[in-house]
Amino acid sequence: MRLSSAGFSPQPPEGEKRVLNSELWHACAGPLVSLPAVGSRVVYFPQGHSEQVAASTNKEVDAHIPNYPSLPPQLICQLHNVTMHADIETDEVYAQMTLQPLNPQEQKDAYLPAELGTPSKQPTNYFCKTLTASDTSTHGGFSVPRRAAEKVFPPLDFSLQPPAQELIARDLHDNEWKFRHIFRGQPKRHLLTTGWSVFVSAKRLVAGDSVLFIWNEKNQLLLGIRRANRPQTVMPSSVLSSDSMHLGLLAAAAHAAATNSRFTIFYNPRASPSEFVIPLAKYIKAVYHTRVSVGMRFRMLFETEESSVRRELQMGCVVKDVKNVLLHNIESQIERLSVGKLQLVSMILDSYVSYMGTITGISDLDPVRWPNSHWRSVKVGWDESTAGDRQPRVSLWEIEPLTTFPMYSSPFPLRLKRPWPPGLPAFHGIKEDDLGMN
Amino acid sequence: MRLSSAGFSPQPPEGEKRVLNSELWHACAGPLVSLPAVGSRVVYFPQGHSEQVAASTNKEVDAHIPNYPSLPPQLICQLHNVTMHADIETDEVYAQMTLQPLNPQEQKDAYLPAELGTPSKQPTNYFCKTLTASDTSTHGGFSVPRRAAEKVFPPLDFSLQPPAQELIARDLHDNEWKFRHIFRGQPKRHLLTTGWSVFVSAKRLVAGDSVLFIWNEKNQLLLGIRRANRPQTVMPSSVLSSDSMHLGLLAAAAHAAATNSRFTIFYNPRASPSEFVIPLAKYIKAVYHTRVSVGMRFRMLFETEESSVRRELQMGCVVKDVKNVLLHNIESQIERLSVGKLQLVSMILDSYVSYMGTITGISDLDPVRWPNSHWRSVKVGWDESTAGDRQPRVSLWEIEPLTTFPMYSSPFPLRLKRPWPPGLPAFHGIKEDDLGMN
DNA sequence: ATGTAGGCGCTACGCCGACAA
DNA sequence: TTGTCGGCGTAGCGCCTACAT
Repeated sequence: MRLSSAGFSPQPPEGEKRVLNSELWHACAGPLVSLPAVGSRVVYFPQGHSEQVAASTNKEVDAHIPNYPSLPPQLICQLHNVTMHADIETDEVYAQMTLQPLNPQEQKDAYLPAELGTPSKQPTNYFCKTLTASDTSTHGGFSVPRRAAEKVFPPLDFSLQPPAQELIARDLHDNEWKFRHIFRGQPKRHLLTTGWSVFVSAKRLVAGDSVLFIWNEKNQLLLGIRRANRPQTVMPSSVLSSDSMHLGLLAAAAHAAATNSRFTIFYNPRASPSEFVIPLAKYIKAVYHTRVSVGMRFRMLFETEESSVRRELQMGCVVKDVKNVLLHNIESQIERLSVGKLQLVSMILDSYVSYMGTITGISDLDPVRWPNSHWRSVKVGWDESTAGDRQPRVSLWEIEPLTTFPMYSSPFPLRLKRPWPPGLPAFHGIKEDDLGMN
Repeated sequence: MRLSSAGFSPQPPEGEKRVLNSELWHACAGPLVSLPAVGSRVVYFPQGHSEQVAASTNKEVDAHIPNYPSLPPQLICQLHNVTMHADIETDEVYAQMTLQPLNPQEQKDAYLPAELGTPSKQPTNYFCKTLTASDTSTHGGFSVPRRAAEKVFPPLDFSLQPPAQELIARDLHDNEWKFRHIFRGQPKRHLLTTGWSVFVSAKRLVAGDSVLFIWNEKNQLLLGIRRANRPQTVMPSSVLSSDSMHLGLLAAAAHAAATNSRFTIFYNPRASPSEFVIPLAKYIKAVYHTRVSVGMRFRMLFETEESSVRRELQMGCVVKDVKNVLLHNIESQIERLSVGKLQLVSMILDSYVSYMGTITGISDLDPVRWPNSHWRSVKVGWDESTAGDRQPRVSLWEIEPLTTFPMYSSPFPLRLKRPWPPGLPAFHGIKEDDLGMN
């Protein structure tokens, strides 16, 4: 066979009983992705679910798809179950969630208490590198960033010349991959050589994709991939029309809503434009406890692509932001690692970038099909001209208004020791009443 | 990059406006697959459609999927449009059909006239070979069966030593592939060498898969693949649950039936256990004009897998059969080619095998969800013990009862010159009132 | 007639520093 | 610190025939 399967021990795919490591899943999903806690109450948006299908099939929802008047634009649900999976073909991570719409009485109750969810397990001791052309070329191996190798790879025996060892890493499907890890060259550097190229070709990695290494609790090295945002990764839909898919999720939600019975959805964070299962508390806070109006300034988090970040930094017009989950990350990492706060904060900051914009309108995204929906009800204009491909509409819970004053002061006095770059808006305090979201 | 793309000229996938060659599509779909004629009336079976999803997602339809009482088990439809496609990733062929349920009055009319469909264009001048281990190994090229090369490849210039030429073939996506075609060795043979291996690796072909070459009307060489029946080709459904998919097709059909509006379905002949869009005439004939009863013997066509055929032939218990469309094939080929009838018939026969069995019962497959459905209403027992994986239930239009006498004599007196193998049931006449069905 | 294997030339895979950036 | 390149040794790709079935 052409594609060598050396180092690849096939697993029975049917079973899939093995539970995917949660931290590996989150690492592959990306830093901004969070899953609501099992047992908590969430809000489900058929529109957002539909957008995931549209983005995957690369086809907009057709006009002749019937309306579901009985299906409200948002469904308050009990989240019964969440399981993490990875696509057999692509290693894309996705989550399966079992939702149960609340009955009318429960829905009323839902607005009363502030629900405390548990923050999702964000990985702590891992590293993620975006592959360069050299990394994916057949000419050589993989250049390991120095700090990453020292942080997550087992220490080398430096009495050897050159120092080297065999690394065994398990991917999302529990297949083993073996790599030769060597420390050589002038100046000295960490490299993965033998075994690397078969991995690259088997996973069909290209420059721009990312790989990440992480330890599990059983002291095993895990290995995940995060593919670059392809222009469009067309899903093979040779078996069901995209229209039927749209209808399918609507019908499933409508039936569940009508009977208050459970239904199942798949959330693919890399394929979906936005999260469409939101913690109830986050939704309530954004919709009922935050005042927004046209003309208001806001900011919103995005995942980093190195290139754009550097460019923006040079232009001096990007605000880095720390919020919500990051606090959890920082605290836990500071406890575990003996690294300086500032260094750690800057490490984490490197994964995010926030863009600023102005609210230009508040209206229904689809007044016919989904009147009075909060999904993408906010029309926005982005500051950067480079943000041409950003969504012109966002949902309230995705943005952070800037003109409202912080209601509480931060419990975690984050102060940068170096001066705040001139021309940037001042950091405003981090709210502590985040209600446990994320 | 690891996978060389030499000989691969990328096409814009978004457009997909180019129309797929019909004969190539049918060649890839296999000899038993036929598409109803555009404009004709057909019967659509939600159950069969559901089976296609189940087979693709490798997941049975869940019990908690709601019923669609308003959706009958079969829908008589006008077939407005049929387009042929091929999966970008796998080259799997599939068809997109636009159906419109007939209103009640039209439904009644439908049972009156016998509708004459046009037989689908089955390829005539082509060849198909199942790849051997040598064909797919990196050690060498592709061994072209002699008759195939002489029939479909351009004639070689035998003044050259050795005779050789460059073949250019276009795949289902109109990508060009170049192969060196050479006639050498002792004894002499046709081989594809340079260019073959990149094709094998790009298409990820393995031993057991088939390739086929065919000419289009513009005198271009076309190239398709037919993958072996993998144990299960799990569809990447990281974006929509199989439950939602089942619901989706039901909802689409129910909505279309309720409003007599058009809907769209995908038919993937290699993934679907059975055809679920049947020419109306074929349905009517099988259901209303054929008497079947428990204990009756029947036979049914299947596609050939060489190995099983050889084994069965040795056991002397297989009946090869010619029926319906085959007549069309034979006649057109005899006109075009100057090959003897017997030779041609035996060539075509090699693509089919029919298994025999006994009807053991007639009942609803799913009495709760789909009462009074003709879908797989016939419970059968197969003669061969090797047919353990065959469906225990079939539909009336899939089988050919043997105890009924032929209603008409054959217009095409097919007589084998060699004696009919002893122990085999006698050939019965071929019916001419096939109403254009395939 | 055609699947497989041995022989063997040569491409390109992949391991190594040397350089910048 | 790390991306890319020139260098090179060699595994294995791929073209040929021989042989068996």
